[in-house]
Amino acid sequence: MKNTTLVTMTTSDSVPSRRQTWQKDAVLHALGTSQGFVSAQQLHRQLTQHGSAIGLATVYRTLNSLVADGLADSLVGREGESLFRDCSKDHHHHLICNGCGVAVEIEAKQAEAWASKVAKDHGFTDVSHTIDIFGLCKQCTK
Amino acid sequence: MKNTTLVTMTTSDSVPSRRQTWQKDAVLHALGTSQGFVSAQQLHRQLTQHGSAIGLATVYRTLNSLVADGLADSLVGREGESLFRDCSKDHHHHLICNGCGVAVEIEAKQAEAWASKVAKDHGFTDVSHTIDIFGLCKQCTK
DNA sequence: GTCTTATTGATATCCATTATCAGTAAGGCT
DNA sequence: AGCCTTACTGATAATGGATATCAATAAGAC
Ligand SMILES: [Mn+2]
Ligand SMILES: [Mn+2]
Ligand SMILES: [Zn+2]
Ligand SMILES: [Zn+2]
Repeated sequence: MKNTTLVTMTTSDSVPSRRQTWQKDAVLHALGTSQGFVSAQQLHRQLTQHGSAIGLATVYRTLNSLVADGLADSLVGREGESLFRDCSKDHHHHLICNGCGVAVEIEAKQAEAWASKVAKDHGFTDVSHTIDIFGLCKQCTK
Repeated sequence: MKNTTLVTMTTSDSVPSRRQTWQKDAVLHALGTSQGFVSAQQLHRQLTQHGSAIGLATVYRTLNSLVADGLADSLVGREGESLFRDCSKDHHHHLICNGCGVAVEIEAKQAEAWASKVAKDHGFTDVSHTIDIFGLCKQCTK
C-alpha cells in the first residue's frame, strides 16, 4: 500500500517567500549611511560597534541577495575584496576615490554603446561589461 | 676594534639585478602558449604535467613580476581569482569569452577618452580605469 | 673556482568568503 | 492565541587563492 501524505502547497514550484528580519533592515540601513563602497567586514564591524549583535555570515548573505535583487552594487576593490554600495536600480558606473572611498555615480552612455558595439562586431552574445574609474578625489589629492 | 668588511657595490642604492632562471622562462613560455587568460594555478598544473618541477610560489612570483614589468596583463575573473595573459606592452583592453576564455584584444580609444574626461571633470587625479567586456564568443554561443 | 645574494620551493600562514547545521522566529493558517 | 512549516540566523568549520617564511640552491660577477 502506498504511503500517501497530504501536502499543502501554494504552487507547484513556488519561490520560497522572503521573510522580513531586523537583520536585513540593519544591513540595508547601514549600507545606506555609508558614503562610498564598503566591504562586508566593515559593515559588520560598524553594526557590531553600534550594539547590533548580527552575525558576519548574515551580513554576507544579505549583501549578496541585495546585489542579486539589484538593490545594491558590488565591485572588486584594489585588494580583491568585494565592495558594496546602496544604489539605484538602473545600470550605471562609478568614479571611485582610492583615498577615502567616496564614489561618484556616473553616466556611461558613451562607454556602454561603445562596449556593446565592439562585442557585437566580434560576434559575441550575452554581453556584459566592467567599467570603473579610479583615482584620487579633489580632497585626497591635497 | 671595528670589524670592517670590504663591500663592492655598483651604486649606493642599487636595484637588485635580475637573474635568469629556467623557471622564469618556463612560466613566460607557458603563458605564451595559452589562448586566453589563465590563472596561476592553471599554469602551474600545466607546467607540472609537462614534467616541469616548478614550485607554485614561483609561478605566482613570476607572474606578478611580469605584470609589474608590463610584460603580462592581469584581470580579476568571475570567481575573484587573478587571471594572466601574455600581452603587448601598450595599454589596451579585452573582450573575453565566458565559455572558452579566449580573449580578443581591443582598441578602446573612445572609452579611454571618455574615462579620463569624466575623471577630470570631477577633479580626480592619478586616474586609472577598468574596462573589460565579457560575453560568449561565436563558437560558445552555439 | 669563490663569493655574494637573488631565487627557489616546501611549508605555514593569512584572509575573505562560503558551507554546515542545529537552533530560532517569521508569518500563514486555524 | 496556539500551531506548524520552513526561511533565516549565527557560531564555527572548511575552503581556496595568495602571500610570508626560511633554509637550500644556483646565477653571475670577480
Ligand atoms: Mn552605483
Ligand atoms: Mn592584453
Ligand atoms: Zn578621496
Ligand atoms: Zn568562447
